[in-house]
Amino acid sequence: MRKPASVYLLKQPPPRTNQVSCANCALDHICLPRGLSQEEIDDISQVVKARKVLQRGEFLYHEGDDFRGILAIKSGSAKLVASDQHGNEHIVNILLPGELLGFDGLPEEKHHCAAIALETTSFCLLPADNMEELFHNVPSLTRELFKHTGEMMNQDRTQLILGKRPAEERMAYFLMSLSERLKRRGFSASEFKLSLTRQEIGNHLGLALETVSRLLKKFQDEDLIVVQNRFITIKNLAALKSMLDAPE
Amino acid sequence: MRKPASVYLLKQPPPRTNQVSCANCALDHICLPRGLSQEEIDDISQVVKARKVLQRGEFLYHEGDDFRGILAIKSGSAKLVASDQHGNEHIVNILLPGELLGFDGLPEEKHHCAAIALETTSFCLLPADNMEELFHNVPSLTRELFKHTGEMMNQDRTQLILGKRPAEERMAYFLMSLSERLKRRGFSASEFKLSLTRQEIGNHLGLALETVSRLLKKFQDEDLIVVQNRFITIKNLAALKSMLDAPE
DNA sequence: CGTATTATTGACTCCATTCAAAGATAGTGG
DNA sequence: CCACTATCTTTGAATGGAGTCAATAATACG
Repeated sequence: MRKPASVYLLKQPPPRTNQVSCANCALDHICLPRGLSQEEIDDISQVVKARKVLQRGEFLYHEGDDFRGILAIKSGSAKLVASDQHGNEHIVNILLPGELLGFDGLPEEKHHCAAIALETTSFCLLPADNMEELFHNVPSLTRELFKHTGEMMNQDRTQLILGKRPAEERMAYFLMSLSERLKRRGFSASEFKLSLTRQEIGNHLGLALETVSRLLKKFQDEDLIVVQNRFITIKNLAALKSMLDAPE
Repeated sequence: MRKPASVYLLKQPPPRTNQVSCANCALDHICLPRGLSQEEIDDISQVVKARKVLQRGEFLYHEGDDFRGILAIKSGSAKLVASDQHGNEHIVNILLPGELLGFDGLPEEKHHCAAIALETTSFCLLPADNMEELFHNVPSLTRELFKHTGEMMNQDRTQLILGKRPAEERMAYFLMSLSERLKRRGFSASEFKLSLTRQEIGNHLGLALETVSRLLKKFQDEDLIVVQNRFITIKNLAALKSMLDAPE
């Protein structure tokens, strides 16, 4: 019979500094603990560390940094930025509370992207030096980690497909998907502040910043949203959604 | 001390039908066995099954199929096809020998994409019902699987970034990357047959098939390649590469 | 050999970009 | 608190890259 994982994990008393408990975290249905038993959550809580709070523009990690583990956004938000051979930067993903990041560091033990806070943001760390032990001792965590990576791959592919669609559709998808993701995390689905500039939204969607501005105006004129600088109010989510599955 | 993994894995004598040996496979430096010890390779060989050979157009799996494990291309090639809400299909990836696929089925236990043979193709299967045991018994396989998924995510992101670049650059990248991937697998880097139609290349790169045709012509006129229907000869790989990091 | 599929090539069109200039917002220090 | 500055946003006009439409040519296949 398997002993409690904590017996394997804890060769010494757990450090109390930076300690967080996944068990008490409000994001337990989204983040790492998702799908784990109470006992397993207690096990991973022993190794998960909380890190200090960052301000907008500060890095969670830089491109080229040594991979130190999987991170989870605790509050705030971050952008994942990859740079190409031309020296341009591309926002490949936006991370919200409860979402995991850092997988880009797995293949080469060095991070392939940079992760940058979009606002005041805190995050947790599942350290890489404990991960092989965790694979062995908490196989259900391994399964969940694979599920998370599978989800992110599917997200990236949605983004890839979206890139072939017209500008209006990309914008509609961006607003709709942000609304739904925020809702899932207990925020308002209909009113939120964009933590991105027009420039950043454009970068993420592959559009010029002027196009972003024009489309937001257009959606407002069509009574789908209200735009007040970076504050968005969704007035007609159904109409936004219907843009995405219109029959060509 | 850990017992040999085979003791855990084999509750009954290994079935001899469909048996393959990863140890003797020429793709061991690319595929699942990559980074594993001889003993570990023997362990996974016990559970990996070979499947029957498929002809062009046949499915490795359909969208919506139950997830049954991670597949590996043994010979030939395949396309990964996702369909959007408009009913259009998108070729999100091309798989060459030694490459793993099926991760799109992890999050929901159902496949999110379809995988279709592009030519006569054979593949192996690491069955999902053995995977949790493998996580526990062969943690290094788990580590390697995560590395593979990380690689695929980074590939998808390269594709995502490429989608914002002009048509010429996408085409150059496609040819260059295909050449390098084939070389790594022991095929000629300078002469190969595209197993995709112009339509399919266009779909994959987000271009009209006419644009693909025009660009291949253009590259030929510039003495970078020779095109004979689906046979490509690369004459100037360096020039193709230089398109990708030109200073805007 | 004949038919279906795939590929080439040209002309025209349009969506989104680029360029340009003015306007709004937020943050800073006097 | 207000002025000042840097950054961000809006809006207009012109341009261009790639798509669409259309017709012909080549290739593969039964």
